[in-house]
Order: sequence, then structure tokens, then C-alpha cells
Amino acid sequence: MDTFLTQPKQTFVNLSPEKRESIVRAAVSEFAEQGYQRASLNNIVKRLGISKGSLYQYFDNKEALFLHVFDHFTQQVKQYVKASVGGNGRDDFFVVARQVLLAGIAFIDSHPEYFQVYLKVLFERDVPRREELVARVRLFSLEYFGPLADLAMGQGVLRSDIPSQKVVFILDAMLDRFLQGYAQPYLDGGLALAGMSAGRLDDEIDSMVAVLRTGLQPSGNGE
Amino acid sequence: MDTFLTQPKQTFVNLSPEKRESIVRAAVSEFAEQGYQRASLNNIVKRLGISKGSLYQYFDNKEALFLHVFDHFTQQVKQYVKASVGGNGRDDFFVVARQVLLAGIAFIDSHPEYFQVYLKVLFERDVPRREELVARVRLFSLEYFGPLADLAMGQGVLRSDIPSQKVVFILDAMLDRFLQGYAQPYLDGGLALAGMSAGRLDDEIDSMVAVLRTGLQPSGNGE
DNA sequence: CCATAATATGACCAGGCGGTCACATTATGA
DNA sequence: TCATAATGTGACCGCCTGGTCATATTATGG
Repeated sequence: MDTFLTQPKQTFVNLSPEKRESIVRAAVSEFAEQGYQRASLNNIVKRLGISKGSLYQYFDNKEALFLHVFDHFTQQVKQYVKASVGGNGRDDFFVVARQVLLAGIAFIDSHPEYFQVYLKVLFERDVPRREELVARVRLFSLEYFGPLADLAMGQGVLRSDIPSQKVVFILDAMLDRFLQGYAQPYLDGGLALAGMSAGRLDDEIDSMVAVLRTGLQPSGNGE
Repeated sequence: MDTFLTQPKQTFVNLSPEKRESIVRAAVSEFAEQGYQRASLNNIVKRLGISKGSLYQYFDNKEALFLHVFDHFTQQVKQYVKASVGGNGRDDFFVVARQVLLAGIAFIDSHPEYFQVYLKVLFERDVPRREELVARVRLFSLEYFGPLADLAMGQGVLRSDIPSQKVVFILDAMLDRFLQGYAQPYLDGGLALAGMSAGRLDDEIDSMVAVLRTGLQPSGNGE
């Protein structure tokens, strides 16, 4: 998780941070809009006002540029999750779920295009090293909630008639789908999540977590 | 919902049903693998062993071919849902949810490529008449569950502290995401839904519906 | 049989793609 | 100052795309 997918050429490293950022930004934008295969290097250099030859001085090829962008993305995600989730293991299972969901929302709000890149990777063929890329992101959720669910189940906080793995799947599915709906029009089920005020969004999240809590906790612990 | 998105040329209608089907099949296959924009008419005619000119005798252009394919898809979906869901309005809310989910699974099993086309449309830009296409599919779920949820809430079968619209969102999200996981590798949360036997799949579905039931019904009606 | 209509064909077009490379420009440091 | 290294440039390449069209083939029915 900590190693890089690819390395830019030395020429790119020598660039000023501003220029490096602007290049990454333009690339993210293009990959977010078009996905990997349709993304056009000609477009990217046109946006940047640099020549195509320069881009090839910075990265070996399209794939290397894309992997560099994805590296940036995973680093950002890591930061957000780490910052949003307290960290001590004694938090309530569903409180943590709520925190993770909020972290996701915050991430999408500040890096909407990165999330689009991720969604494109999920549903596009022939993305270089796709399995590996997806795994890097999804393991955040699965490896994070897995042990947490095991722990919660041991403490009797989760209903015991459903294996913890399924609990993780359900939790992951709900959170992931909520974020999809937030980021993608048409998937919000008429809830208009996209343009929603922070307050109303909180309500939606509360409802969802409430349902998860009631549905996943042992019977009898009601509300 | 009943009108067609597009009409093939008369030449296509004159074709034998076998040839029409083989053409649609080849097109579905290409659109499923590549999405709309990346799909190649050259590929399609190569697969079919016909000339490009012929394809243009059947359809005005790429968009018309695609819309015809999507028309086929929605018709198929309608059939499956209609066939799988009993229909009388007196069924238990969550039993219906289970039926719809099973209908979705059955549909993906027998038309995996159609579902891929739909997923591609959801996450691709510049798909012609995308809003309209997505709406045609999603309204099945929303318009179907909406009234059903209102009814169930009136009967006190659903918890009253969450608006029925949110209930529909949650239900729709869970079902939709389950189908995504079934159709798409990486999204099954390590549950290996894809290659799963019918029996074990039933278990997974039962778990999910059980959680929804417990989570969504009024407190006190436990189990 | 033969004229006409319907259908099939694939070379061709303009445009875009990822990638290359000979050359122009700028930075470096002795 | 000036040789050398580093960096920037865009015309160019082969390939593929959606779409066209003059021409060849086949079906039709009087």
C-alpha cells in the first residue's frame, strides 16, 4: 500500500512544485472526464499549453502518467480517512461507519475529479493494472471494517446470526453506494444528494446509519 | 416507457429474425466490452462478417444502433421483473424486495452483457440520451418501490421515523449495489458473489433482506 | 428474360490517437 | 564566454475511428 505504482522521469521531479501540480491537475481532469482509454494526451498538453514532447520528457507514456495520477489519489484518500476517523479502537462500530462515510463525502467535495477517476476505473476495461488499483482503494474499507466487525461481534454489538464478512459487505455496499449516489447523478434515487446542504446531508447519513444499526445489531438492543 | 428510443431502417426490419438477432448480439457484446464511445463499428462488422456499408443500411449511425440495443435491453428487463414479481399488491414489502433482487440476478445470469452495457452507461460521459436511458431503467425500481413503500408505511410495516423516500433510496441502493457486486468483479467485497452457487447466493440474499427488514421495520416487531 | 428495385461491398475520407525524433532553446558551471 | 548538458518543441508516423458512396450483386415481378 505504501509503495508507488510508478515513477515519473527525473525531468518531472526537477520541475517546480507548481508546474508538477498543474500537470497532475490537468491529467486528473482529463482522466476523470474520459476514463483511461478515451483520455487524450493531446488534450492534456493543449490544456497545459505545453508541447507533447515535454509530456514525454516527464512520463514514459500514457500509462505512467495515469499511474502517477492514481498514486496521488490513493495518498489523498489515505490522508482523509486517517484525518476523519479518530483512530482509537474503542469507538462504537456505527459511529466509525458514520465517520468513514463523512470522510468519503469530504473527500469527494474537495477532490471530485479524483473520485470520478476511481469510478471510471471500476467500470472500464483495459485500464492498466486495474485489479491492483481497485484493490488499493477497496482494501481501505475491507481491511478496515473487517477486524472492526470481528471485534464488534466479539463484544456482542453485532447480531450473531450473520457472519461478520457479510456484515462488512453490507456496510461497505451501503457506504460505497451512498458515495456513488453523491458523486454520480442518476444514482441518488431521487434524493438529490449531489447539491445537498451539509445539514440535510447529515440527516440522510443519520437515517442510513440508523437503519444499519437497527438492522445489524442483535435483536433486543432496539434503539 | 413503452415507446421506442429509435427505429432501425426498413432494411433491417426486412432481415430474417436470425440475422437481426445476430447483429444485435454482436452489437451488445461490443458495447458491453467497450462502452458507447470506445465501441467500434469496424469491430462489430468484423465479428459479423458483413461489410460496414451493410450496417449503415440497417441503422443510420452508431447512435441509432446503440439506442436499438438499449431498447432491447429495457424490454428484456421489463419481462424479467414482470415474470419474477407475483404482482398482487398484498405481498410483504421485503418479500417483494427479495423477488426483485432475484429477478435482477436471473436477468444478469441470462443476459450478462446487457447489464454491462447498462453499467457502462451509468459511468460513461457523452452517451447519447444518457439521462433518458438511465431513467428508463431506474424508474423500474423507484416508481415500483415508491408506492409500495408508501403503502407499507400506511400499514405500519415500516418504521415511521424515516420518510418513505429515504426507505426507497436505501432499499434501491442495497439492491442495486448487490447486483453491481454480482456483475462486477472487485465490488463484491471479497464475498465472491460472481461464481457463487445458487444455494449460497440465496443465503447472501437472505442475510441482506433480513438486515433490511430488521433495520427498516418499526422497532418492537423484532424478527 | 429482363428491367428495376433492393441490398451488399470495401476503398476511401477527414480527423484523432499514442508515440517519436531531429532540432531549437535555455541552464549550467568551468 | 562558451562548450556541454538539460529541457522544450511540433511536424510527423502508423493506426484506428465513424461515416460515405460508386459500384457490384441479388431479388422481384411483369
